[in-house]
Amino acid sequence: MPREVRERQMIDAAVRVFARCGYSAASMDEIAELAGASKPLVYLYLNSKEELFGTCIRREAAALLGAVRSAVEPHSPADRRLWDGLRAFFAHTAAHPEGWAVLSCRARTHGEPFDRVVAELREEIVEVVVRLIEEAAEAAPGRAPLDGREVAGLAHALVGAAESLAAWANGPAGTVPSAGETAETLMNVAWVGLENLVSGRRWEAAAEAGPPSSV
Amino acid sequence: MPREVRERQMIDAAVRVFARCGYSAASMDEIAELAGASKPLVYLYLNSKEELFGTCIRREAAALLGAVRSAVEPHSPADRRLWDGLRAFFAHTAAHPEGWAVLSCRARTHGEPFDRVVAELREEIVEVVVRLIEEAAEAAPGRAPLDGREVAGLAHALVGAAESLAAWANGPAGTVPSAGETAETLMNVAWVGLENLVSGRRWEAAAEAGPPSSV
Amino acid sequence: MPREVRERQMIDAAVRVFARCGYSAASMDEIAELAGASKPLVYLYLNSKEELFGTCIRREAAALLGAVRSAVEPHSPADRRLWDGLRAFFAHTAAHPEGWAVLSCRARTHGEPFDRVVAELREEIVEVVVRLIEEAAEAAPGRAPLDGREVAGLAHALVGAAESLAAWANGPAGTVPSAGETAETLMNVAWVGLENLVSGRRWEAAAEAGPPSSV
Amino acid sequence: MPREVRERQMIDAAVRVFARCGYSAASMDEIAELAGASKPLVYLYLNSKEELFGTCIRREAAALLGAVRSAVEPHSPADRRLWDGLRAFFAHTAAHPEGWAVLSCRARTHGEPFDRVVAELREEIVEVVVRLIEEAAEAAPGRAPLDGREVAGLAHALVGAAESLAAWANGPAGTVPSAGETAETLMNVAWVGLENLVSGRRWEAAAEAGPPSSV
DNA sequence: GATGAATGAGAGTTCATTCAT
DNA sequence: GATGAATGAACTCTCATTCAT
Repeated sequence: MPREVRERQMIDAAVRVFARCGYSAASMDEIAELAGASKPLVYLYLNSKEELFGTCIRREAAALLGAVRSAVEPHSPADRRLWDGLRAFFAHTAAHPEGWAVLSCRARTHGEPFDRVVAELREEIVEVVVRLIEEAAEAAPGRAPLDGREVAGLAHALVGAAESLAAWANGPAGTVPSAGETAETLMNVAWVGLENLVSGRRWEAAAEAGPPSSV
Repeated sequence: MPREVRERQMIDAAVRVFARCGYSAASMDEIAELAGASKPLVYLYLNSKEELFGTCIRREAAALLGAVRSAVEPHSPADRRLWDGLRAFFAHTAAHPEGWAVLSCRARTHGEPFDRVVAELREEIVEVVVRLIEEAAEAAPGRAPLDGREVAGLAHALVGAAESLAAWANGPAGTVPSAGETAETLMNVAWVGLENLVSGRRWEAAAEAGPPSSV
Repeated sequence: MPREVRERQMIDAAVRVFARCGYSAASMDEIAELAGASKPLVYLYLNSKEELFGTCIRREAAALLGAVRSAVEPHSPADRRLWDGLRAFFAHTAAHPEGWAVLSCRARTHGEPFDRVVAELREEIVEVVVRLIEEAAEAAPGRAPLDGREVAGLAHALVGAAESLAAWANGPAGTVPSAGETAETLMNVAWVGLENLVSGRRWEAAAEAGPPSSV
Repeated sequence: MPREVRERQMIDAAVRVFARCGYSAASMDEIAELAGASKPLVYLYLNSKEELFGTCIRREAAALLGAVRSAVEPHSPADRRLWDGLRAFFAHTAAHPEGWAVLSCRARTHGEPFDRVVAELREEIVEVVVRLIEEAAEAAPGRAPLDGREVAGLAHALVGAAESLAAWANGPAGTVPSAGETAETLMNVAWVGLENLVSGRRWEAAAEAGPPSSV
């Protein structure tokens, strides 16, 4: 059996096991067995548990990013791009729940080099969203200037909402909404909220709210 | 030294270590040492690693829920309750980053009984948000009926956004916004978006979009 | 069983196994079994294979050096001191063949930190011998000046001869000479040779020997 | 590439690796790579690690013995033969430090069949020296009869001294004496000592020494 | 109530060795 | 003749856990 095929089988198996157990609790024995190969072969091809984990993360991150990117047409209007991206994101995470589990949770559990890969992936996505928001703001009729930090916060909120919805949508079968529905739900609250925001409509803490400084 | 004090020291230490390393990579040796007690004593009081982990999760979940609940006055208007709750949530996670790390990430890494505790905490919060949304919808002048599943989706999105912002706000110091700012950012987009939503304003996919069959 | 006792048993066992197999071929399992303890206990007390090996070497080196030192009276004449030292050396190596095997052969097999310990022990002994030779030269009636490098060479030769005799004397039982005999043999050739040397009598390569430069 | 050439390359590589790491720590992977051949080929030609090690030892032993033998002319006088043999020994060990390392140290580390090969080499050399000593004794003017066991001891001492000097002479460059110098140093003390010995001059333990019972 | 002493089980990793081609 | 692919066995080391005191 050619090396490349074997290697992919191993990485597939590793993603499955890492998704189920997390990094430390995953055992190389189990991965090797699931891959249908012996442990020494896994080490020959993938070198070490740590490196194997890194390979898994990078592969899944690239796959997710690729799926989102190829779903977005660069010349569409901002809302359409967000919509397409969200739909692709929900579709991909639903289709590859194990990969998504590794990225969204397992990878953050095992300090430094992997944190970073996932954090970079996240930042990349956040920046895309930031640009979308800025573009939407420019195109908006109103002229309320948006604070840079607030935009970053909005982007993080949007990404977090998407992640949360992905987890929810992958939940116990039966009530799972489709990728399209999920994307629509998010678009409805986020995009409409955004439009209002850039046109200056904001929520104001009631007078009696008291200074937030105390918290 | 009375048992309760010792026990709390142990749980404190355990939360710290679990937050730093995750469940499997945490070592009882380290926990015992950090707690300033001998290992047999830890076992005498807390029985096993698994049970200790469960105790940590439940304690931190109760603390977070308690903080949020006691910040919300039941008779305030819906928006005010959301605002207060969010502020308390961000303040508590910022003040107890290790507890939050255990809840938000570590606990999801170690299957079944712990998943469940965290999932239950999450559901509890989501349901609170669901009720807030429904209440807001009823109070709204428009009368667009909200689908139950959509409301659930919105609530999940809001909770996810809050979690994401909590992580962001606990990030590398320097650019970290305060709990108040973070809460405001989220309120601005979410509440305003919600108001529009319940009054019937929705985002519509452009006509020519058509669902790409492959996604 | 108190820790110190156990620890000594472990080191005893380790010396035995290292002497028989060398560093790499020795197995911690075997050492633990021979010591009558479980492997984790060995690690708890001695930390690692490498550290355990180092501990063995240092203990055996100190024992040998101590035996030789306490046999030599500092105010005896030079020849008497050499004689006493040699006898103690042969007696100790004969009484502790495993310790001597570790020092003389196994330790040189496992790069750097251990090479060094043994090399230092050897240098220490060589320097003692160097001083003996110099003292003997000063006391000698003749006045042939000894070259420093030649003295070092002589000392190394003497130490090597002693090592070789120790190995020989520990050989297959039956023909083994006693420590006293062995020491006497060496004294006879070395000390008498030395006396002649310092009084100027040297061996001269026959005329037809040709220049050593060609080799 | 003809088999013999390949085979020699492999043995060369093996000697290098064995010299550096010792038997157990040497890896067949490394040997194969250094030889520029694939591992199965090494096994095809040399059968196993153990056999390969034996082949290395025998080759190096034969080379050393050959170098010494061909340097000695059978009809020279005894001192000249010793001198020539020593010079050749030091020259060869200096020119082939890796071969000498394998013989002098690595081979003794891996029990039985290899011990024996090296021990036989040593015995062969010792016997040559024994004959030289006996011949010298016969030719000597004095008539002190030499004990057989003492002669064997002397020979072992001489060989050990030579080995020790070889190691010393191969030490850190800068102070290393040439083969000729090293040989001369040894001749000076050994031959002159021998001459005295056979003519009856012996070192006598001082009267008051008395054998310490404990040693 | 508290601990020093001890371990069974299992982790990641490496190695000498062999086929099928 | 030569090799890419593959493995059983063994190694060092760690951990959760339990007694005897």
